[in-house]
Amino acid sequence: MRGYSPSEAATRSGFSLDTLRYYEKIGLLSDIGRTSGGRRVFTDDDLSWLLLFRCLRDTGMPIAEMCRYAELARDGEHTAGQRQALLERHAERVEEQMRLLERQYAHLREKIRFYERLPVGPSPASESADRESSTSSAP
Amino acid sequence: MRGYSPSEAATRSGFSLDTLRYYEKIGLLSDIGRTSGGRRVFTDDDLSWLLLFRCLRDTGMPIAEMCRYAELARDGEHTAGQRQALLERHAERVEEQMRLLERQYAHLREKIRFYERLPVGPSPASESADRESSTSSAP
DNA sequence: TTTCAACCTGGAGCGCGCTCCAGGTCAAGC
DNA sequence: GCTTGACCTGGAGCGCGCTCCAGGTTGAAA
Repeated sequence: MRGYSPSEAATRSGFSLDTLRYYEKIGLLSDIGRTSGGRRVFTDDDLSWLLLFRCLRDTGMPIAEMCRYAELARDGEHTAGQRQALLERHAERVEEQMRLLERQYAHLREKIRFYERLPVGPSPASESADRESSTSSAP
Repeated sequence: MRGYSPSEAATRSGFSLDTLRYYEKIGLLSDIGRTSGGRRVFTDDDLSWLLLFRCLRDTGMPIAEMCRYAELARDGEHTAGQRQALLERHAERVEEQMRLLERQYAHLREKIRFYERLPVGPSPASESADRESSTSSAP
Protein backbone atom coordinates (compact mmCIF):
# COMPACT_ATOMS: atom_id res chain seq x y z
CA MET A 1 0.00 0.00 0.00
CA ARG A 2 2.72 2.51 -0.86
CA GLY A 3 2.16 5.87 -2.40
CA TYR A 4 3.37 6.94 -5.81
CA SER A 5 4.38 10.38 -6.97
CA PRO A 6 2.63 11.77 -10.04
CA SER A 7 5.61 11.12 -12.26
CA GLU A 8 5.90 7.56 -10.98
CA ALA A 9 2.23 6.99 -11.62
CA ALA A 10 2.75 8.42 -15.08
CA THR A 11 5.59 6.10 -15.99
CA ARG A 12 3.87 3.06 -14.49
CA SER A 13 0.60 3.70 -16.27
CA GLY A 14 1.95 5.05 -19.52
CA PHE A 15 -0.13 8.20 -19.25
CA SER A 16 1.46 11.63 -19.22
CA LEU A 17 1.32 13.84 -16.16
CA ASP A 18 -1.00 16.15 -17.98
CA THR A 19 -3.26 13.28 -18.86
CA LEU A 20 -3.44 12.16 -15.23
CA ARG A 21 -4.42 15.65 -14.19
CA TYR A 22 -6.90 15.80 -17.04
CA TYR A 23 -8.45 12.50 -16.01
CA GLU A 24 -8.92 13.79 -12.50
CA LYS A 25 -10.35 17.04 -13.78
CA ILE A 26 -13.05 15.32 -15.81
CA GLY A 27 -13.90 12.99 -12.97
CA LEU A 28 -12.50 9.80 -14.38
CA LEU A 29 -10.15 9.58 -11.44
CA SER A 30 -11.55 10.76 -8.16
CA ASP A 31 -10.42 11.03 -4.60
CA ILE A 32 -6.77 10.98 -5.45
CA GLY A 33 -4.93 11.56 -2.19
CA ARG A 34 -2.90 14.67 -1.50
CA THR A 35 0.01 15.53 0.73
CA SER A 36 -0.37 18.40 3.15
CA GLY A 37 1.27 20.54 0.51
CA GLY A 38 -1.31 19.65 -2.13
CA ARG A 39 0.68 17.18 -4.21
CA ARG A 40 -1.08 14.12 -5.51
CA VAL A 41 -0.28 10.73 -4.04
CA PHE A 42 -1.36 7.70 -6.03
CA THR A 43 -2.11 4.44 -4.25
CA ASP A 44 -1.81 0.91 -5.60
CA ASP A 45 -5.51 1.07 -6.07
CA ASP A 46 -5.31 4.20 -8.16
CA LEU A 47 -2.61 2.50 -10.13
CA SER A 48 -4.78 -0.51 -10.88
CA TRP A 49 -7.51 1.86 -12.04
CA LEU A 50 -4.99 3.49 -14.30
CA LEU A 51 -3.96 0.15 -15.73
CA LEU A 52 -7.57 -0.63 -16.45
CA PHE A 53 -7.98 2.71 -18.17
CA ARG A 54 -4.84 1.96 -20.14
CA CYS A 55 -6.43 -1.29 -21.25
CA LEU A 56 -9.70 0.34 -22.20
CA ARG A 57 -8.04 3.21 -24.07
CA ASP A 58 -5.71 0.87 -25.92
CA THR A 59 -8.70 -1.11 -27.05
CA GLY A 60 -10.45 2.02 -28.24
CA MET A 61 -13.01 2.77 -25.58
CA PRO A 62 -14.01 6.45 -25.62
CA ILE A 63 -13.33 8.39 -22.45
CA ALA A 64 -17.02 9.07 -21.89
CA GLU A 65 -17.62 5.36 -21.53
CA MET A 66 -14.76 4.92 -19.11
CA CYS A 67 -16.33 7.71 -17.07
CA ARG A 68 -19.59 5.83 -17.08
CA TYR A 69 -17.82 2.72 -15.84
CA ALA A 70 -16.00 4.61 -13.10
CA GLU A 71 -19.23 6.24 -12.05
CA LEU A 72 -20.94 2.88 -11.79
CA ALA A 73 -18.08 1.56 -9.70
CA ARG A 74 -18.40 4.54 -7.37
CA ASP A 75 -22.12 3.86 -7.04
CA GLY A 76 -21.35 0.61 -5.31
CA GLU A 77 -21.43 -3.13 -5.51
CA HIS A 78 -24.97 -3.30 -6.87
CA THR A 79 -23.86 -1.93 -10.23
CA ALA A 80 -21.59 -4.91 -10.87
CA GLY A 81 -24.00 -6.33 -13.42
CA GLN A 82 -24.07 -3.11 -15.42
CA ARG A 83 -20.32 -2.84 -15.31
CA GLN A 84 -19.94 -6.39 -16.52
CA ALA A 85 -22.38 -5.76 -19.36
CA LEU A 86 -20.51 -2.63 -20.33
CA LEU A 87 -17.23 -4.51 -20.51
CA GLU A 88 -18.80 -7.34 -22.45
CA ARG A 89 -20.22 -5.00 -25.05
CA HIS A 90 -16.83 -3.44 -25.32
CA ALA A 91 -15.13 -6.80 -25.66
CA GLU A 92 -17.38 -7.60 -28.60
CA ARG A 93 -16.40 -4.38 -30.28
CA VAL A 94 -12.77 -5.23 -29.68
CA GLU A 95 -13.23 -8.63 -31.28
CA GLU A 96 -14.64 -6.98 -34.38
CA GLN A 97 -11.81 -4.52 -34.34
CA MET A 98 -9.32 -7.39 -34.25
CA ARG A 99 -11.02 -9.15 -37.13
CA LEU A 100 -10.99 -5.99 -39.21
CA LEU A 101 -7.38 -5.33 -38.37
CA GLU A 102 -6.41 -8.85 -39.37
CA ARG A 103 -8.31 -8.60 -42.64
CA GLN A 104 -6.71 -5.33 -43.54
CA TYR A 105 -3.31 -6.55 -42.44
CA ALA A 106 -3.69 -9.39 -44.92
CA HIS A 107 -4.60 -6.86 -47.59
CA LEU A 108 -1.53 -4.85 -46.72
CA ARG A 109 0.70 -7.91 -46.88
CA GLU A 110 -0.69 -8.75 -50.28
CA LYS A 111 0.17 -5.27 -51.45
CA ILE A 112 3.69 -5.69 -50.20
CA ARG A 113 3.99 -9.02 -51.99
CA PHE A 114 3.02 -7.20 -55.14
CA TYR A 115 6.10 -5.02 -54.72
CA GLU A 116 8.29 -7.98 -53.86
CA ARG A 117 7.40 -9.63 -57.14
CA LEU A 118 8.24 -6.49 -59.04
CA PRO A 119 11.39 -6.51 -61.19
CA VAL A 120 13.78 -4.35 -59.23
CA GLY A 121 16.19 -1.62 -60.22
CA PRO A 122 17.09 -0.51 -63.75
CA SER A 123 15.92 -3.58 -65.60
CA PRO A 124 14.46 -2.21 -68.81
CA ALA A 125 11.87 -4.99 -68.97
CA SER A 126 8.14 -5.01 -68.33
CA GLU A 127 6.77 -1.76 -67.08
CA SER A 128 3.04 -1.31 -66.95
CA ALA A 129 2.65 -5.02 -67.32
CA ASP A 130 1.92 -7.22 -64.33
CA ARG A 131 -0.05 -4.48 -62.71
CA GLU A 132 -2.83 -5.43 -60.43
CA SER A 133 -5.97 -5.20 -62.48
CA SER A 134 -6.35 -2.19 -64.71
CA THR A 135 -4.21 -0.56 -67.28
CA SER A 136 -3.40 2.71 -65.60
CA SER A 137 -1.54 3.94 -62.51
CA ALA A 138 -2.54 1.32 -59.98
CA PRO A 139 -1.85 1.99 -56.32
CA MET B 1 -13.71 0.17 -66.89
CA ARG B 2 -17.06 1.63 -65.89
CA GLY B 3 -17.55 4.90 -64.12
CA TYR B 4 -18.98 5.27 -60.65
CA SER B 5 -21.01 8.13 -59.27
CA PRO B 6 -19.75 9.78 -56.10
CA SER B 7 -22.35 8.06 -53.97
CA GLU B 8 -21.53 4.70 -55.51
CA ALA B 9 -17.85 5.26 -54.84
CA ALA B 10 -18.76 6.19 -51.29
CA THR B 11 -20.73 3.06 -50.58
CA ARG B 12 -18.18 0.84 -52.28
CA SER B 13 -15.26 2.33 -50.41
CA GLY B 14 -16.93 2.96 -47.09
CA PHE B 15 -15.94 6.62 -47.11
CA SER B 16 -18.53 9.36 -46.94
CA LEU B 17 -19.12 11.71 -49.84
CA ASP B 18 -17.62 14.50 -47.81
CA THR B 19 -14.57 12.42 -47.12
CA LEU B 20 -14.08 11.67 -50.80
CA ARG B 21 -14.25 15.37 -51.60
CA TYR B 22 -11.92 16.08 -48.71
CA TYR B 23 -9.42 13.50 -49.96
CA GLU B 24 -9.42 15.12 -53.34
CA LYS B 25 -9.06 18.58 -51.84
CA ILE B 26 -5.94 17.64 -49.89
CA GLY B 27 -4.43 15.89 -52.87
CA LEU B 28 -4.75 12.34 -51.71
CA LEU B 29 -6.93 11.61 -54.68
CA SER B 30 -6.00 13.40 -57.84
CA ASP B 31 -7.19 13.55 -61.41
CA ILE B 32 -10.63 12.30 -60.60
CA GLY B 33 -12.60 12.51 -63.83
CA ARG B 34 -15.50 14.86 -64.33
CA THR B 35 -18.55 14.94 -66.54
CA SER B 36 -19.09 17.95 -68.75
CA GLY B 37 -21.29 19.32 -65.98
CA GLY B 38 -18.56 19.03 -63.38
CA ARG B 39 -19.67 15.90 -61.51
CA ARG B 40 -17.02 13.48 -60.40
CA VAL B 41 -16.72 10.12 -62.11
CA PHE B 42 -14.71 7.46 -60.33
CA THR B 43 -13.01 4.74 -62.33
CA ASP B 44 -12.18 1.20 -61.24
CA ASP B 45 -8.71 2.46 -60.71
CA ASP B 46 -9.87 5.23 -58.40
CA LEU B 47 -11.89 2.61 -56.59
CA SER B 48 -8.87 0.42 -56.00
CA TRP B 49 -7.02 3.41 -54.64
CA LEU B 50 -9.91 4.02 -52.31
CA LEU B 51 -9.82 0.42 -51.14
CA LEU B 52 -6.14 0.76 -50.43
CA PHE B 53 -6.79 3.93 -48.46
CA ARG B 54 -9.52 2.12 -46.60
CA CYS B 55 -6.98 -0.55 -45.67
CA LEU B 56 -4.37 1.95 -44.59
CA ARG B 57 -6.84 4.03 -42.56
CA ASP B 58 -8.30 0.96 -40.89
CA THR B 59 -4.83 -0.04 -39.86
CA GLY B 60 -4.15 3.38 -38.43
CA MET B 61 -1.98 5.08 -40.99
CA PRO B 62 -2.19 8.87 -40.69
CA ILE B 63 -3.45 10.70 -43.74
CA ALA B 64 -0.17 12.55 -44.20
CA GLU B 65 1.56 9.26 -44.79
CA MET B 66 -1.03 8.11 -47.27
CA CYS B 67 -0.45 11.37 -49.10
CA ARG B 68 3.23 10.61 -49.18
CA TYR B 69 2.52 7.20 -50.66
CA ALA B 70 0.18 8.61 -53.28
CA GLU B 71 2.73 11.25 -54.18
CA LEU B 72 5.41 8.62 -54.64
CA ALA B 73 3.09 6.61 -56.84
CA ARG B 74 2.45 9.69 -58.97
CA ASP B 75 6.18 10.23 -59.29
CA GLY B 76 6.45 7.04 -61.27
CA GLU B 77 7.71 3.53 -61.34
CA HIS B 78 11.13 4.37 -59.93
CA THR B 79 9.68 5.07 -56.48
CA ALA B 80 8.45 1.51 -56.08
CA GLY B 81 11.20 0.75 -53.59
CA GLN B 82 10.29 3.68 -51.39
CA ARG B 83 6.63 2.76 -51.53
CA GLN B 84 7.41 -0.79 -50.57
CA ALA B 85 9.55 0.36 -47.66
CA LEU B 86 6.80 2.67 -46.50
CA LEU B 87 4.29 -0.14 -46.51
CA GLU B 88 6.68 -2.47 -44.73
CA ARG B 89 7.32 0.02 -41.97
CA HIS B 90 3.61 0.41 -41.63
CA ALA B 91 3.04 -3.34 -41.55
CA GLU B 92 5.47 -3.58 -38.65
CA ARG B 93 3.54 -0.96 -36.76
CA VAL B 94 0.35 -2.85 -37.48
CA GLU B 95 1.88 -6.02 -36.10
CA GLU B 96 2.72 -4.25 -32.88
CA GLN B 97 -0.73 -2.80 -32.77
CA MET B 98 -2.19 -6.29 -33.10
CA ARG B 99 0.00 -7.62 -30.33
CA LEU B 100 -1.00 -4.78 -28.03
CA LEU B 101 -4.64 -5.22 -28.86
CA GLU B 102 -4.45 -8.92 -28.11
CA ARG B 103 -2.69 -8.32 -24.81
CA GLN B 104 -5.21 -5.77 -23.71
CA TYR B 105 -8.06 -7.92 -24.93
CA ALA B 106 -6.79 -10.66 -22.63
CA HIS B 107 -6.68 -8.15 -19.79
CA LEU B 108 -10.24 -7.15 -20.55
CA ARG B 109 -11.40 -10.75 -20.64
CA GLU B 110 -9.78 -11.35 -17.29
CA LYS B 111 -11.65 -8.39 -15.89
CA ILE B 112 -14.88 -9.81 -17.20
CA ARG B 113 -14.12 -13.21 -15.65
CA PHE B 114 -13.73 -11.40 -12.36
CA TYR B 115 -17.33 -10.25 -12.67
CA GLU B 116 -18.48 -13.69 -13.75
CA ARG B 117 -17.07 -15.19 -10.60
CA LEU B 118 -18.82 -12.61 -8.47
CA PRO B 119 -21.77 -13.78 -6.35
CA VAL B 120 -24.72 -12.29 -8.14
CA GLY B 121 -27.81 -10.48 -6.88
CA PRO B 122 -28.88 -10.00 -3.25
CA SER B 123 -26.76 -12.66 -1.67
CA PRO B 124 -25.68 -11.22 1.68
CA ALA B 125 -22.38 -13.04 1.53
CA SER B 126 -18.85 -11.80 0.93
CA GLU B 127 -18.62 -8.19 -0.05
CA SER B 128 -15.24 -6.57 -0.15
CA ALA B 129 -13.68 -9.99 -0.04
CA ASP B 130 -12.48 -11.68 -3.21
CA ARG B 131 -11.54 -8.35 -4.67
CA GLU B 132 -8.67 -8.20 -7.02
CA SER B 133 -5.76 -7.15 -4.94
CA SER B 134 -6.27 -4.40 -2.47
CA THR B 135 -8.78 -3.70 0.23
CA SER B 136 -10.57 -0.74 -1.22
CA SER B 137 -12.76 0.07 -4.21
CA ALA B 138 -11.03 -1.90 -6.91
CA PRO B 139 -11.92 -1.20 -10.52
C1' DT C 1 -41.14 21.60 -69.22
C1' DT C 2 -40.80 21.11 -64.71
C1' DT C 3 -39.22 18.95 -60.87
C1' DC C 4 -36.10 17.33 -57.54
C1' DA C 5 -32.56 14.50 -55.85
C1' DA C 6 -27.94 14.30 -56.44
C1' DC C 7 -24.22 16.87 -57.04
C1' DC C 8 -20.97 21.15 -56.85
C1' DT C 9 -17.74 24.83 -54.15
C1' DG C 10 -15.44 27.29 -50.40
C1' DG C 11 -15.09 27.67 -46.01
C1' DA C 12 -16.45 27.28 -41.19
C1' DG C 13 -17.12 24.18 -37.32
C1' DC C 14 -16.68 20.21 -34.48
C1' DG C 15 -15.51 16.23 -31.32
C1' DC C 16 -11.95 14.01 -29.31
C1' DG C 17 -8.12 13.59 -26.41
C1' DC C 18 -4.97 15.49 -24.94
C1' DT C 19 -0.97 19.21 -24.49
C1' DC C 20 0.92 23.48 -23.33
C1' DC C 21 1.40 27.69 -20.80
C1' DA C 22 1.86 31.25 -17.18
C1' DG C 23 2.49 32.11 -12.90
C1' DG C 24 2.90 30.30 -8.62
C1' DT C 25 4.03 26.63 -4.50
C1' DC C 26 6.53 22.89 -2.19
C1' DA C 27 10.28 20.31 -0.25
C1' DA C 28 14.74 17.68 -0.51
C1' DG C 29 19.62 18.49 -0.69
C1' DC C 30 23.44 21.52 -0.21
C1' DG D 1 18.66 29.77 4.26
C1' DC D 2 18.79 28.90 -0.74
C1' DT D 3 18.49 26.61 -4.72
C1' DT D 4 16.21 23.74 -7.84
C1' DG D 5 13.24 20.66 -9.84
C1' DA D 6 9.04 18.50 -9.30
C1' DC D 7 4.59 19.81 -8.64
C1' DC D 8 0.21 22.87 -8.47
C1' DT D 9 -4.06 25.52 -10.94
C1' DG D 10 -7.06 27.39 -14.53
C1' DG D 11 -7.58 27.92 -18.89
C1' DA D 12 -6.22 28.33 -23.71
C1' DG D 13 -4.65 25.88 -27.78
C1' DC D 14 -3.87 22.16 -30.89
C1' DG D 15 -3.77 18.26 -34.33
C1' DC D 16 -6.47 15.14 -36.54
C1' DG D 17 -10.00 13.73 -39.50
C1' DC D 18 -13.58 14.64 -40.87
C1' DT D 19 -18.55 16.94 -41.10
C1' DC D 20 -21.70 20.44 -42.00
C1' DC D 21 -23.48 24.45 -44.21
C1' DA D 22 -25.14 27.93 -47.62
C1' DG D 23 -26.02 28.84 -51.86
C1' DG D 24 -25.89 27.35 -56.39
C1' DT D 25 -25.88 23.79 -60.64
C1' DT D 26 -27.06 19.48 -63.16
C1' DG D 27 -29.60 16.13 -65.39
C1' DA D 28 -32.76 12.15 -65.49
C1' DA D 29 -37.51 11.04 -64.89
C1' DA D 30 -42.45 12.28 -65.12
